[in-house]
Amino acid sequence: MAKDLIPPAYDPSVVEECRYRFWLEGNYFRAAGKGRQTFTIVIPPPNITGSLHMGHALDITIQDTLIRWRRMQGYDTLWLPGTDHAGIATQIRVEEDLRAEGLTRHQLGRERFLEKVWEWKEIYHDQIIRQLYSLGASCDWSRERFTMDEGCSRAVRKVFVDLYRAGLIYRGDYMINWCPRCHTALSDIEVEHEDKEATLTHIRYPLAGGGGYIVVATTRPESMLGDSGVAVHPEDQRYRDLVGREVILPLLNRKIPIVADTYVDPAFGSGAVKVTPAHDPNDFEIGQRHDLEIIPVIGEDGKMTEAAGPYAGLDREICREKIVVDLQVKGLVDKIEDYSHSIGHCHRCHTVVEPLISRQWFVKMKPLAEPALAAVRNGETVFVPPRFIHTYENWLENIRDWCISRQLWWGHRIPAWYCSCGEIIVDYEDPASCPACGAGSLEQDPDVLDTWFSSALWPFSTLGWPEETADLARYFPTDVLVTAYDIIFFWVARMIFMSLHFMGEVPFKVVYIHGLVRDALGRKMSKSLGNGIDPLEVIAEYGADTLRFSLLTGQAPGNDQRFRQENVEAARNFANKIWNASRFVIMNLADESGGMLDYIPFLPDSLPEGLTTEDRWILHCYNEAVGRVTASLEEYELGEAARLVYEFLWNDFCDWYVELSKYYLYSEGGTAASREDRRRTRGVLLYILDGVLRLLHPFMPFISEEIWHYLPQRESALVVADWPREQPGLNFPAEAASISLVQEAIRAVRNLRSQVQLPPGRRAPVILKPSPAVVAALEQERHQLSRMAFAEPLTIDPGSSKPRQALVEIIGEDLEVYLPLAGVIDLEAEVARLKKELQQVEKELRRTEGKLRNPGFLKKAPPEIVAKEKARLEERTTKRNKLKERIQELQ
RNA sequence: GGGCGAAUAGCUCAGUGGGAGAGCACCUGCCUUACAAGCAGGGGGUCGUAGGUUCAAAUCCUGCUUCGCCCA
Repeated sequence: MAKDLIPPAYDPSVVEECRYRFWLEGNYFRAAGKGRQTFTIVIPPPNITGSLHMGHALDITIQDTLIRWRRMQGYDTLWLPGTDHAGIATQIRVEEDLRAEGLTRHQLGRERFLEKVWEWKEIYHDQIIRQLYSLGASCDWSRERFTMDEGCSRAVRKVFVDLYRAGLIYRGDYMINWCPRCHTALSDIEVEHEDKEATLTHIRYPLAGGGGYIVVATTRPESMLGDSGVAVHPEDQRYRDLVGREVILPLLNRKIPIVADTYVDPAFGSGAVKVTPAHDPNDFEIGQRHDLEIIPVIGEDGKMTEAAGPYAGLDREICREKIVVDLQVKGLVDKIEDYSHSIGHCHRCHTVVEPLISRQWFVKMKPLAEPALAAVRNGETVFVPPRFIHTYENWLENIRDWCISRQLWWGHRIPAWYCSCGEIIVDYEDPASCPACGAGSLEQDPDVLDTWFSSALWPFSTLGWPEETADLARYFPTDVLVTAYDIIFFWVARMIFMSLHFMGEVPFKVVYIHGLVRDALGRKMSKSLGNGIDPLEVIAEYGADTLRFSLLTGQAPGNDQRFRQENVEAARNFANKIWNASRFVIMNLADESGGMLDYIPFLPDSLPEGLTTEDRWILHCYNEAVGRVTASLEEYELGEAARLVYEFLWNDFCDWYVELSKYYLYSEGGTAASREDRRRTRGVLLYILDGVLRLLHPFMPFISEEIWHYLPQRESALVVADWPREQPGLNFPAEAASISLVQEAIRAVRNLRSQVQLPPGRRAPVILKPSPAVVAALEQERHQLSRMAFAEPLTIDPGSSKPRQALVEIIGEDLEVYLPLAGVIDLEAEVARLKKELQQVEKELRRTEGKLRNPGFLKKAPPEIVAKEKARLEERTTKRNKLKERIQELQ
């Protein structure tokens, strides 16, 4: 039996695993490395810290959809997969594991610790790859990379040395962001600012030599211990005479100068600010300008240093409270007021960061940022949607040098060696001895590089750079980068400037930026809230196709979306619909023994004889869908493309064509004509199903591939089947208009029937009164009208008139539909219904009339719009008149 | 303080210059031989607000309100 060939319900859990293996075994994901035009995407490498979240699922789905679509179009596609070592994040996780065993990384030592991390990496890497399989990602696994593999590490080394030798990497003592918890420096963008309610403490600094005091305000009283000056605005009359004098720093009784600097805002607070060059980036700059002493009073552990005198060793928070008390005792606190300001937190562990002066490695950004700005402004890389260019520009225009050294163990070790003679050696190969003094005992910098330093090279390091490999020549620059907007600074911008500097061109032609996936309430999914939804759980319950489809249709380019159960269910229902529509087609292709009945293999360039109006109509709709889906994909409107497939498949194909086809499929009789009807209908059904599966494949790869293999005479695999093209030979506008009218007529009858609650299946007489222009079209579809509207007898006659007892529906100017129902009509209700409709028509009519009375409209609007409006006027006038007549007849 | 986004049906969201859409929810009737995860029919919105541009504005411009994000 045919029914045994195709299970009655779609079970994704069985199908998906098999199909993925089928694709892998068929080597379908592998880039050809030769021939046709290339289409390349490098994956944003997921961190090996854990598992993929819903944001990854969206990101992967978008990439896979693009890749599968281009692959079907015949491109030599390469989707290059890989993972990221994620320095801080991974190290934190492994250290947490160690702590559970009562160990620290220092107890273990660098080498043993790194072994542990590599073990961790293997475990989580495998988990992530399995998740990518589950999502259906069609990556070329033969080219998989890791940011710390040999090749990527070589690229990192070369970039570091080259930039160092070009003077674009330097080492020095500057203000950096220090995370006392992670014990490392951070770059500016790894600091998240959050508004906090705090207090502003106004402190009196007595003038040296007497004569009162200056009041300064601070949110961090403990930092006063490191003050080396007080600054005022040079034009501030209040302090003019004090510039050049000194104040006595309370508690420590140090004399510090009063300087004039335009950075000071005279309108803020007292107009005077304390200057702590060691612990505030702005103060640091003021200090530089006025040659103020740098006195670090807070250490890397967040505790006060020796320089803090009596406060040494105190935690910074505790010290703050103590300082305030001590100042109050001395009567030096002017006032304390509530104040809201933003405080920097570590992006990874959320500890409050400490601005510190520290010796670190930096990338000089200005020379790199400028070409990166120009490339995007010139359109060498296009942002989709374009509004994100502003974000990118804004950042690069105001960029500061990039602190790239991290006090971690997990990462690319900085290739710098120090000799006791003071020489610094930075080289492509590990040095054996000091080139300056010949000493053999060199010490390598203990620190590693910012993870994003290696990520910035990803689009070319993964293709083999610095070697001149065939892949690099063929697949670089890549075509699209798909990522979320929160990573534009971290990654997109850095890849662009690194690529411009080392490859001489942009790394990708398009950046497709999507939004975040939030929870059903619109909150960001996070571990701390516990509101994250595991994509694997959704896949286990509903299937990957369903998850993919709901993610794609839920998104508009660049916008956040909420992940809602209802949307997943809608997608699941769609999958089920596809499955069952396919079952219908396939069951009708099969004979009792499961073999295939004959059907007309359908070739659009040589259409078979005898296609019905229905056939031509569905071909027309399909062809239009092909064009629109393709156009949407080209515009990166993936959600729109997916919705178009949904609409065509469900509304046009299932709701109408499949129903219409039953007339031919189920027609009795063994005549040559009826056999031919069945053959022809099977041919069209199969052609459309085949085509729609192709359109569906990039979005729902598993179910489409699975069904495709039930179709007769299908070789190879859908994953590499040709993407359909729009064909002028499949345009049938006249047939489309005919079926459209038939649909309206059927809907009208059904509507009238439901007014009087006629149960479906119960036949009732129907009278159609068409205009002469459409008689033939309706006559031709008499059989379908009759079947779909349960119309018996069905009268189609331009000369007919409405029976006294009948419901009426007026369709445009070409058709009136009567449902004669002696005795069962509620006259009052019918009049009310028609009156409501009349009101509606009159409202529309007034609008149309208004437009056509407007000379400006007639003169300036395009002629086709005016013509449309005129046709509308006619149609509505006719309809109004008819409605009025019918209402009158009833009263 | 600067930048960006959102505001459309009860809910979640599409829709970018020419007749307001989808899914879910709701109401009515149906287990009709692909599918009740379904079928058929239906109700429901002066597209946040005030101006402006235009023959024509949900759509473009400006101000405002509310919410969110990024940067300083």
